[in-house]
Amino acid sequence: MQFNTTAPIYLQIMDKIKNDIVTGVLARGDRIDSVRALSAKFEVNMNTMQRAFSELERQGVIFTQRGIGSFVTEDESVISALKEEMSTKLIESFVCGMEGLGYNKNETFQIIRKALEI
Amino acid sequence: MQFNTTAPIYLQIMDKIKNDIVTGVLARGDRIDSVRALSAKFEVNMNTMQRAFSELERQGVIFTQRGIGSFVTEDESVISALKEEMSTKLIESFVCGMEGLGYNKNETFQIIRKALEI
DNA sequence: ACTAGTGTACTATGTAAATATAACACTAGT
DNA sequence: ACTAGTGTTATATTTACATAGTACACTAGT
Repeated sequence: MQFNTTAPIYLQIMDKIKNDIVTGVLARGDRIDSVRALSAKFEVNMNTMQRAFSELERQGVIFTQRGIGSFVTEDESVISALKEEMSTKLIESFVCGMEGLGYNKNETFQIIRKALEI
Repeated sequence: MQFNTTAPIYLQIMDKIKNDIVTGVLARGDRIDSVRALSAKFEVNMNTMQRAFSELERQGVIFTQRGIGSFVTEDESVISALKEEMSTKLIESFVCGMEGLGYNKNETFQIIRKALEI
C-alpha cells in the first residue's frame, strides 16, 4: 500500500480496514490479521499499526481479545452505520468542494455525470 | 477560518486562497493582503503564512515583489488550469472513494443525484 | 511445563509542522 | 533622510507522527 504524505499513516490504515469491512472483504466477526503480520504487510512500525487498532476499537469497529487477536465487530448495525457515515463524508466533501469552486448544483451534476460516463 | 487537524495548516490556507482565485474573489493581478495581515486574520504564525505564500509562488499561482506585496498571477491560463485541476481532484477522490466503498458507477450516480436534489 | 503467537506498554530517536520572537532587505511616501 | 509597510530569513521551542528496539501479559496447542 502506498501512503499519502499529508495524512498520518495510522489514519490511512484505519480507512483501508474500514473499507475492507464495509465492502465485505472482512465480514462481521472475522478475525483480523495480527498487529505484527499487518505491520509487516503495510511495511510500517508495529506501534503505528497498534495505534490504528486502538483507534478502531475505540470507535467500536473492531474488538480485541488479548492473547488471541482482533476481530471485526459482531454488530451489523455498526457496520452499516459506518458505510453510511463514510459515503456521507465523501459526498459532502465533494459537493461542498465543488460549491467552493463556484459550481452550482446543476453544473456539478453535469460534471459528475460526464465523469461517470452515464 | 477553522482548520482541519489532519492536514497541515499551510496547505489548507493555500487551498483557501486558490479557491478565492478560481471563484474570482481574487481576480487576475489583484494584490493579496500582506503576510502579516493574513497571518493575523487566519490567526496563524507569520512563518506559516509565509510558507503558504512561498508554495503558491513556486506553483505559479501568485507572484511577489519584495517590499511591495504579492499578487495573483496575470496569466489567465494558469487560473483556468488551476480550476480544472482542483475540480478533477475532487471528482477523482469522490469517485474512487465511492468505488472503494463498493458502489458501482450507477449507484454512485443515483446517490449523488439524490444528494443534489436533481 | 513449554512454546509460539497473540495484544500491550515503554523508552529513545528522528522528523515535520507550527509557534514565538527577532532581525534583515527592499519600496514608496513624506 | 526618515518612516511605515512590504517580503524574507533565522533561531529556539513545542507538539505530533513514525520509527527501532525491547519487554511484558495473556492464550492455545503440544
